[in-house]
Amino acid sequence: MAGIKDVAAEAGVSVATVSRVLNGHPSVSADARTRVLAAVQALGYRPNAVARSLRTDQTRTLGLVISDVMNPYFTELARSVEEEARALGYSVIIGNADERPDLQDHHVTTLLDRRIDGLLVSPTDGGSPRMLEAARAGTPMVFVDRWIPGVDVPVVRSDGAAAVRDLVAHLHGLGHRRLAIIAGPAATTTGRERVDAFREALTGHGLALPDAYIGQGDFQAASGRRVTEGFLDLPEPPEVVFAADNLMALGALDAVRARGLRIPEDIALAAFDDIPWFTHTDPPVTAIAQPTGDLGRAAVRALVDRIGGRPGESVTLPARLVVRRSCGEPPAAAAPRPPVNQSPKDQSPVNQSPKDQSPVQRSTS
Amino acid sequence: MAGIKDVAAEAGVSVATVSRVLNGHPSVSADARTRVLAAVQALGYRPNAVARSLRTDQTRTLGLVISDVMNPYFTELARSVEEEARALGYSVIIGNADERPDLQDHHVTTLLDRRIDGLLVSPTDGGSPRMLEAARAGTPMVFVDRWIPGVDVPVVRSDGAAAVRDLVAHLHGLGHRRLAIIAGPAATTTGRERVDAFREALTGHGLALPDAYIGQGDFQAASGRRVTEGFLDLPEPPEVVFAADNLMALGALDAVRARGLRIPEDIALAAFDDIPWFTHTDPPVTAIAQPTGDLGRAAVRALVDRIGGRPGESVTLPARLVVRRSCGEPPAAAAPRPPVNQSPKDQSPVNQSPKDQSPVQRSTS
DNA sequence: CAGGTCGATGTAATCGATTCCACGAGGAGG
DNA sequence: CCTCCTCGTGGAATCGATTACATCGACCTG
Repeated sequence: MAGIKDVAAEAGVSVATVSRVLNGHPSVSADARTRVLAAVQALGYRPNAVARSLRTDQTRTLGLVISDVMNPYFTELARSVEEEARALGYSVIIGNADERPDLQDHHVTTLLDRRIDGLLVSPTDGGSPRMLEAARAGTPMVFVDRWIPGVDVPVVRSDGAAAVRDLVAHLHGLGHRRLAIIAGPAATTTGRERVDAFREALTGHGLALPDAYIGQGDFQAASGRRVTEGFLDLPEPPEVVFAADNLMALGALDAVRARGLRIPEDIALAAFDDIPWFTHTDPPVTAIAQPTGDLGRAAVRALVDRIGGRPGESVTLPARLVVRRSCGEPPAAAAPRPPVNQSPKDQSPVNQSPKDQSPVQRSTS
Repeated sequence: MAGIKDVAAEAGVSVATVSRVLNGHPSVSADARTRVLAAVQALGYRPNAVARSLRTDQTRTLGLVISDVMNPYFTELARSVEEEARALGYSVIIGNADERPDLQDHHVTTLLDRRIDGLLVSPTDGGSPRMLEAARAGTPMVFVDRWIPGVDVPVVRSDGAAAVRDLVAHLHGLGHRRLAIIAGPAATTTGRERVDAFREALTGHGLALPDAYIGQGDFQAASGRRVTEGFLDLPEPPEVVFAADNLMALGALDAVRARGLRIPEDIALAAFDDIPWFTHTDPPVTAIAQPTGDLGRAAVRALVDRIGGRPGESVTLPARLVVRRSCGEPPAAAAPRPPVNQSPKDQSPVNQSPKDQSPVQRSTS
């Protein structure tokens, strides 16, 4: 493969001049510039990014460590991160931690070894030692979605508390009183926050959240299934199951189906994280939607700010409730409707028709 | 950050010795080894992968350019590729082409600039010039899923022809005669092959595939919707719509729903590429499943073989039909059943219960 | 006991770029 | 006409590792 020396020889100049042309340095004669450019063309020369990185000490690469690629929420996040990064001239290396702390640590380590310019993390647990060390050492870093308390790193996330309140109001309005939750791992902020928000919202309606109605999941489908089975085995099963992420909701759907029960007649279901597929399940699932694309973009901008020596601000965006059919129909006209935004503009690639909500008619206004 | 020189100083040896210890070179005294290791520990030294790559001319990194990350099929492929690569000591950089040739070219270019050791591609179109050039120049490369005819590169893919024949037999057995297909882009091999396989299977049953029943899609949901609407507007609409990928099937689902029609009573639906969500749609969708994980692993092994100078063999794995409810129920007992394997072992993370096929009973045996 | 071999180690070249510094030519100003 | 900038350019140092080659004892063998 042709190197800068070959180009220099071909153009009849020194390597320094070639480098200057390629980097837009002002002090090069027009003549030299054209000769160099011609040589570059002729040889099909492309600068070696590895060598350049070694010298300049920057890779123009961002690392992104997410908890689970197979989760559509994270896939979309990864996609928006890559888009924004590309727009800013960065590449992204994605590490999939699969909710496993050891894998998370592995990826953080290799990314750091590769001298990425900055790290975007959605921590699986309390944080790998390597990561905390890097944060302390000043590696530009930003937490997305989840974060670790007590670590001085900007956090870009979405606040689901208000949406959870809307959801509980919606459920309460439908007459549901026994509400259960499939929680995420207590080691994650999102795992804890969603339970807390849920409990507080219930309290606001004079309802309690008994321990039996808090199932411990791990953000994976299988756990959603297991926990839901536990709920159904209870002497007094809940009327509603709220899954703290979309995968566990899927598991819950399975469990309910396996018992031959119907949703929402026999038991209602709601989920945190909205994904396109929830429109097509049987029945469509009521969910809390995060502004995923915005989160990804904001996170990249914050990180690039940090890389550039600027502060890098934390951002908290609101989530919103999207009502579908899985919790039951509003009792005719009345009932104080919560502020429901039905899928506003959202560049999700799949569907988005006005008829998304499908067959059912909703008394609008 | 500490460098190899710091370690050498701390251990009281030369950088050469440090390097030898770190690379497992035999000729180092036990004494020197322990001192170096201690120094590495003390300083928290990690070798700079950039510098190492420059010197050794290998990055231990694989590039993977896929057509669409938001497509669960490719997400799963990416996941299995990363797993196998990690097991073999490689990292993976994923480039999402989003079915856009310009993006594909962008990713191939940056990946090559970064001097990845090998490239895994699922080409979006006829192939970017940069890619073909790299292939000719001898960059280790392997095509996954899709490929480009006439380019001398191993291909790891799955052959759907047999499964498509099974599907058509299944549909024919259910009494369907007017079958339509939503095709993928003609620029992709998978786009063409699936139509061809479908046409041939129909011919085998004495059926024709009129042009009006071939809709041109682009592997994205919106196109599936558009094409399906076209089918429904036909004076004589098809009885079955077969989507050449899962996203277009989703679009088709939308279109059918939007008209207030029912599946499978009013129109049947089948898809290429099985994804966990198809179990939970209304109704569950009959699909052709590729052995995605095996494809990813085989592709990585073939690529690593090429990197190691070995030949790197092409692999073609069979796909299989998974019958669900979206095409209708078999007419009671009779009917020559095609060889249907209902989701055999498959390490898909989501569900996989024996009751997957849900409420409906299928006369087994 | 001389010569050869082998093991452990250090010195320095090298990978392919960027960039500091020195140098010469040409133009402006006194 | 001389001095002093400025501009364009090339030589060489540099980034942090790996590794070929040289060196130096110690040990083995005839």
